[in-house]
Amino acid sequence: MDQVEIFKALSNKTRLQILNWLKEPEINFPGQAEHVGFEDGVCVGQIQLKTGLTQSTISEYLSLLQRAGLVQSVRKGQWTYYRRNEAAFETLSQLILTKV
Amino acid sequence: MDQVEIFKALSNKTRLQILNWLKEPEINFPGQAEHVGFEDGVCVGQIQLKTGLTQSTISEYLSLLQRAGLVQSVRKGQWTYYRRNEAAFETLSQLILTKV
DNA sequence: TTGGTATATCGGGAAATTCCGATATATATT
DNA sequence: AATATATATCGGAATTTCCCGATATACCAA
Repeated sequence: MDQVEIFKALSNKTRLQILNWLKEPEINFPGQAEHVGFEDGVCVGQIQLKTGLTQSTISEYLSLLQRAGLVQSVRKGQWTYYRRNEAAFETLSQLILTKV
Repeated sequence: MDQVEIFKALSNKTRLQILNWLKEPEINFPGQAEHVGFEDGVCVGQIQLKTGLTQSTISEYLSLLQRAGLVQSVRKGQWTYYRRNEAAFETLSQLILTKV
């Protein structure tokens, strides 16, 4: 867990926004087809739509968040679903109190 | 308290190092004259010496950390002493659990 | 006032980040 | 196979960050 990489990942308004939206996917991404559910998270396209930035940008932001360990992803068919890694935030919260 | 600014401030190895050193000034800055004490923190020159970077860089890093609210400073004579703002870290730790 | 020391600010080159459009890849459908 | 859709990757312009040397400012001492 590279502290600097984590803080860099969090140093962007759009990425913070995405992380926050992913706390309540059913509320923030009502557009995601009902039959899909939110167990695996939200697909890239839904997130992209909501940010208004381009698909390539959001795809890169999401994989950056994943490299930092803040989200996890699953590929299902042509979709990739991203969800928060809550454990990482708890670890980070503690890390700030003990190691920063 | 601007989240992005705080995370940017933490997105640098040297600045994280400085914050960590400031947790135990007496251990990490034995060079600071005894009669001065550490109540107000550590002066810029001591921090600069320990990092090996230039004076201007460290002066800027410290004021950046201060703008982010992570440290506080006092000017005493020709010296400026910097110390951690522990409350900011506690707030940040909580903020990660609730707002990120 | 003159000179010395500590810190802050300025200007800038190199590297990293932001975000884009174009293109490639993966999967599903027909 | 051909087509369509979702995502990933590539190349790059604009901006920001990193860190420097030079210079300015603040304070102290003689």
